[in-house]
Amino acid sequence: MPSDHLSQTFSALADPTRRAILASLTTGEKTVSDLAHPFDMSMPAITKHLKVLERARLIERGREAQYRPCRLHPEPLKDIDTWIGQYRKFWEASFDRLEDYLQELQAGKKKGDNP
Amino acid sequence: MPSDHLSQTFSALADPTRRAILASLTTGEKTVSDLAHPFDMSMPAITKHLKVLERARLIERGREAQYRPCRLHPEPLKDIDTWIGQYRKFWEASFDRLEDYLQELQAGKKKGDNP
DNA sequence: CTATTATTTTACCATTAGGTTAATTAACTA
DNA sequence: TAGTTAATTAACCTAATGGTAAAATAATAG
Repeated sequence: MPSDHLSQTFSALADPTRRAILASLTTGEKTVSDLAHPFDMSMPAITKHLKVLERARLIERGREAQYRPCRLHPEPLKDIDTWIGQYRKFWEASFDRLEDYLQELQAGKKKGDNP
Repeated sequence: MPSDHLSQTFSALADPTRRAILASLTTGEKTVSDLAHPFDMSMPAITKHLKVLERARLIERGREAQYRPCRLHPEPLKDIDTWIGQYRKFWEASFDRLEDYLQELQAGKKKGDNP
């Protein structure tokens, strides 16, 4: 639970229940009970998961009558996407011989890259 | 520490030391001492971080004399990239009015009960 | 006001995570 | 052979996580 933004996001995503909640929110706003329904888990457990998601800013919450509707807030996912960008070259097409590539990098003789 | 693949990867990435280790490995293979050097942390702590990264298959390890060199294994990052793909539409250009979009989704076919 | 529904808060518990120091194993070197 | 360097294991500590059940809040309905 380091307080930096990226750690908080990754750690929020490291739980399957929370990822399922996010997935469920891709079809629109949901109440806590709605979100809880698919899970064999107490309400307080769901409340806690929602708190984690909210602190990570992956969801936002409103108030409508006695409901506290949740909706997706995708920005932190965008940050993760950006972070992961620095590694994308390591799995993309031309680098299927990663070991050789890394060895080259290490040797410091990295010049002609593959197409 | 749920055992599903994605949770393991996210949880491995949720620590800044481990992300720094991965970043350090983008320039090639490193020994444990090499990796430990930038951190104000004991060797056993680094060993533990490496174990987490290895279990998540984010690194691979070899043996060379008394060294156990580490190298990047990017596949799990690719999986995360794929997972995040389902959310990409929520932050891309045309969806800068996300709230409206989600509200639409929720209403299904605009059965207006909105204020 | 009372009752009901939705959600959160308050303890509480077991397990895991991230760190430490001290001891151990593995391989090289003089 | 003994000594040094590289890394791991063992034992331990503290704090955080993910769950529970029971009580407390909040808003609506009768």
